[in-house]
Amino acid sequence: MTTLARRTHTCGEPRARHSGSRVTLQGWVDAHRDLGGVVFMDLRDRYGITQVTVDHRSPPQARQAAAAARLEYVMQIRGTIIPREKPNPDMPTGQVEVLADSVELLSSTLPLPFAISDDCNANEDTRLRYRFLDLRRPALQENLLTRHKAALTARLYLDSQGFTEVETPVLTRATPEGARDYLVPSRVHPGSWYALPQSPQIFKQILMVAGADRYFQVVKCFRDEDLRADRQPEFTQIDMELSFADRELVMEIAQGLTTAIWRQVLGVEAGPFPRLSYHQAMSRYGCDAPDTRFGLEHHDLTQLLQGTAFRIIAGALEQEGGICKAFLVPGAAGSTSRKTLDSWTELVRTHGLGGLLWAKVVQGKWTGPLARLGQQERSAIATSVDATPGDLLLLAAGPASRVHAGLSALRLHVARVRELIPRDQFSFCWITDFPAFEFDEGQQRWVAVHHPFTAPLPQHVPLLGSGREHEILSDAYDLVCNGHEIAGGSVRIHDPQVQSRVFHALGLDRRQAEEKFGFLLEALRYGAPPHGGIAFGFDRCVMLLCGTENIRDVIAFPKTTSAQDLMSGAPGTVDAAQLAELHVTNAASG
RNA sequence: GGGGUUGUAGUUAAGUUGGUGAUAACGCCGGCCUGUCACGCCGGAGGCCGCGGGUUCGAGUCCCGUCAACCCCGCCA
Repeated sequence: MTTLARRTHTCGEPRARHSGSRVTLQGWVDAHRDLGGVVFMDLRDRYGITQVTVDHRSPPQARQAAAAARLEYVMQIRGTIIPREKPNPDMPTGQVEVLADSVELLSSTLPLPFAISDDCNANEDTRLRYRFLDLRRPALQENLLTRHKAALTARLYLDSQGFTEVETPVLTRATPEGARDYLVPSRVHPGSWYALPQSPQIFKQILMVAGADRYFQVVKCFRDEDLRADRQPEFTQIDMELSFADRELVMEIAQGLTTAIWRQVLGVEAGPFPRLSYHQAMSRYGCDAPDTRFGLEHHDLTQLLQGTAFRIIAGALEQEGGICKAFLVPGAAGSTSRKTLDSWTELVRTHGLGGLLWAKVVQGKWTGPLARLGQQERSAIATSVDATPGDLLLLAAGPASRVHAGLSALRLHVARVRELIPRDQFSFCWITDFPAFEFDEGQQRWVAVHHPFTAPLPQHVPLLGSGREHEILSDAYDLVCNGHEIAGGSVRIHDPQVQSRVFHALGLDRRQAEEKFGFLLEALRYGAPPHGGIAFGFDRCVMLLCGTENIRDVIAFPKTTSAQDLMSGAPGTVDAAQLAELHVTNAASG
């Protein structure tokens, strides 16, 4: 029977200076090389790997146990650290090895479904099914550690700035607007439901009314929407709210937090944090979360091409809200094949554009579809986008939203395939002054772009109810890094009158507003301090810090794109009795 | 809800215009091996070719449907 000993060192610790020390190590067998008379075992824990040697100097029992060991068995080794006959410069512990005098099996394993190795490329569903094995891989261990360091730094920084971490309810009530809610039936109140929070928005505002002054929380949020590479149904925010704060103060704190995290986790100085208005971002990049690590900026050619004889463009511009924009890929004329251009056309089509127009700028003339433009138009465009021979011009015309969506996706794609994106660089920017409302064609009403508690810019408050809602800008701000929105926030409405007018603009009458948000409206009537806040998408921040494009790499137990946990089997069925107790019947057939 | 990619041994992959026995590497099992670090050598076991239909004398291969994972659009205040 093996007796569990206390380890003296981790598997990452042994160095030449430990030579001669008696040690006890515990860990997983990472490699097993049985040469007959000598067995080498690499023992791994999350701190590193140390080579264990078992040969004629070891007692028979140890030699037997070492020979019987297999990959991923859990072993307890006692022995002496000695310098290696042949050091391995590729291992941090490679100067030494442990000459074992005791080799004990703590736990064996079933045959492994895949190799525990960073270059293992087993299918993701297999790895998610056996997440406990996948997480043993050093790369994922490292990601969890990075996540921990980032969260710890956030707590320490925010504490140093006078913030208090306050927990808000997970069982709360459904609110209209926003994402689909995850619902939890009430046992005690038949027919009533809790909702899991999409964010602690209302509670943190009420905490401001309650005098918390500076609140933060590392908090799970839940949204029942379809998933993406950077989206999970439950995700974590670093959520914060400040009383007596204007946007400058919130942005200052957010920059301070970002700087602290990047410095502490990566040793990198974050910043600068330039600012772009939403309008500027759309006009230069076609999206509100631009990757500013590279150029390929968009140019608006709508005015320039008014009245063009080029039928496709003229047709697009005649439509209400039709625009024409283009960007230049320097030096790409010669190296971009027709096939590539066809694939780029397909890409913009997925964003609703009819197609992509292009021209290769060669000495003195253009080739490609846009060569049919008039001479004057060509030279005006060339001047506008600063085209020089050898460049490739990519142009789209159509409804503004589609042109922006298509060309911003294309800008990113072209930058990737042409390797224009610098590695290991973080490019931050603030996007400010978002439109407060957008018209939802489906619902035939205005909806909040941010959320309904976002303050309009003070000078735009009078426009509420004027029929000019589309002109209202909000006092909101997003922090963007490398094309990812990593934080978003706003100054909030603290005047119940203004809040009521916003609800009215959103088509919620007094009764509906009171029913859905009455508790916030009521709180605002009892001495609400001016306040504002911001929430960081923590998982996305950690993705950036870890250098991964996949949110599942930074979450210990993530879900698939169909919101299943392949390890636990969630979601699962429940007993009829359990449903009955909750006053719920199952409408799903089969 | 829509589009795309993928699915063959425990794992990763090969498998040609449909044509004899479904192949390799790693892992697993057995044997040998005293300085390996991707140890090496010899031998062995292991298959619902995702699932269901169809075409065909014959399907891993062609067609239809379906399921799952991933990526994208819609959606995500």
